[in-house]
Amino acid sequence: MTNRQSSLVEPCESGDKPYHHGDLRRQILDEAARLLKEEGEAGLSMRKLAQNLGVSRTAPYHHFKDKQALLCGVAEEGFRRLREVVRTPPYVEGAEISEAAVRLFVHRYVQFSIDNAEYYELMFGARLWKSEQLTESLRLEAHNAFKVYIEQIRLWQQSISTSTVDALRFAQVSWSTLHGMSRLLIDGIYLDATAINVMSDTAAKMFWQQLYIQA
Amino acid sequence: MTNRQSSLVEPCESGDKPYHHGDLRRQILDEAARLLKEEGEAGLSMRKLAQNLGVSRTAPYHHFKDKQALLCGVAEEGFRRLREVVRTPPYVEGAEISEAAVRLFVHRYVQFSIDNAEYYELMFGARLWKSEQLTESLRLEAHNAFKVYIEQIRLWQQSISTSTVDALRFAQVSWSTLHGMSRLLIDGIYLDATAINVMSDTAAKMFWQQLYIQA
DNA sequence: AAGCAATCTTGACACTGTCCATATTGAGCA
DNA sequence: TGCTCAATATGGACAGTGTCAAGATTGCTT
Repeated sequence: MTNRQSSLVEPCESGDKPYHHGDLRRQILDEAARLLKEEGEAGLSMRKLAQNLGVSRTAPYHHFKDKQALLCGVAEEGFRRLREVVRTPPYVEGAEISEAAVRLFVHRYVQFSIDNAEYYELMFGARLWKSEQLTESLRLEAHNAFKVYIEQIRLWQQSISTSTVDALRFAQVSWSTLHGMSRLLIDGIYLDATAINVMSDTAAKMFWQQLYIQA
Repeated sequence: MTNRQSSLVEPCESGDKPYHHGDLRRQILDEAARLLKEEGEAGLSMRKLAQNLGVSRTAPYHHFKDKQALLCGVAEEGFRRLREVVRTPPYVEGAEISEAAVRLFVHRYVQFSIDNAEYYELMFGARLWKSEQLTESLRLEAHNAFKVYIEQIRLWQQSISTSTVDALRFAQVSWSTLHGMSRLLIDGIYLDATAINVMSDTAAKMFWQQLYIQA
């Protein structure tokens, strides 16, 4: 029942149970991601989540309409992170894209999916996308991420004056390759972690050659 | 309470509740796949499954140790089907592989994943592969499927005398592409069904050119 | 100070996977 | 034929789940 002022000081001091908690939504998102990472999808329940945060079972429902909505929130954050990875290539405007740059790009994407597997699975899982209950903000964030990806490919393609590849189609297929590799790895089908680099390099070389191919 | 003889007649006559049912395991697998297809993963529960088949909730547990084991059984069947698709290319032994053959192969794979989405999701989902409870028979069936795939690629590569591609690496990456396209489609991220053919063709052309590339 | 909206809590309900003891059955052996 | 035994099916029970409805608490605004 101890009560403390909170508007001025940082509300996140830990200790006794506070009044209104103040920072829940944020902590829910983080704890959800943590649970997903540690125990997998089966280990994430609304009740356990609430208990771990020291609030009642239904408290989270004032910040997320649904479990679904919560997962959408987590995925949304994943897309924001991914966008930064995709958008920050070592690509100098005007200069011709190099094979090394493509290789680095591939490595970054795959590495992101591994480092953020909890997020990645949600971001591109049927759980959310086949549910007809996608948060509008998530749909926006996802659409945006793909737009950034296409824009990136278009820059590559335009930097090579002789390239005849259709940028959109190439974007779709190359993304499929990246996505496929990532899923096979994080879903536990490709266990050989040392194969990651070899596969990434092979994929990068394929992309690179594809960009130069003439019709 | 009506009771009937059963040893001589076909036990699967429908009508009143029979003695020992006799054909359960098979029907469980089918009904599970049906439920997955109609209502998605969330719509499949052991209890509903049993109820739909007219048996008690725990009856399925005499044929599958677990829900997990049941899903493994379904996935296993999926792998058997996939193997047939992969193994039956229009490829004439000895003749050089044609671009059209590659294209057809890609189409077949993607089409399989769409037509058997319920199976595909299980076959390559984290649900099973990250669970440490994979049925041994499933692990075998899966391993076999990938072996058949590699063998196929190797045939292609050997049919082109000038090809310098590393067959194993190319198999890994091309499979990633196929898997990525399939997942993006069946998970509902690529909604545009008309894009399937275009993407498949683009991927096929990429594979084809890759097979011919010189180091 | 009063009121209101946001936030949190408790209780309840239907549903889930799965263990247990029990009942039914079919097949193999005397 | 009759008896036994393992395979199969059943209902009860338990802990766990998502989520709704009603009530309590709190902080902000007027």
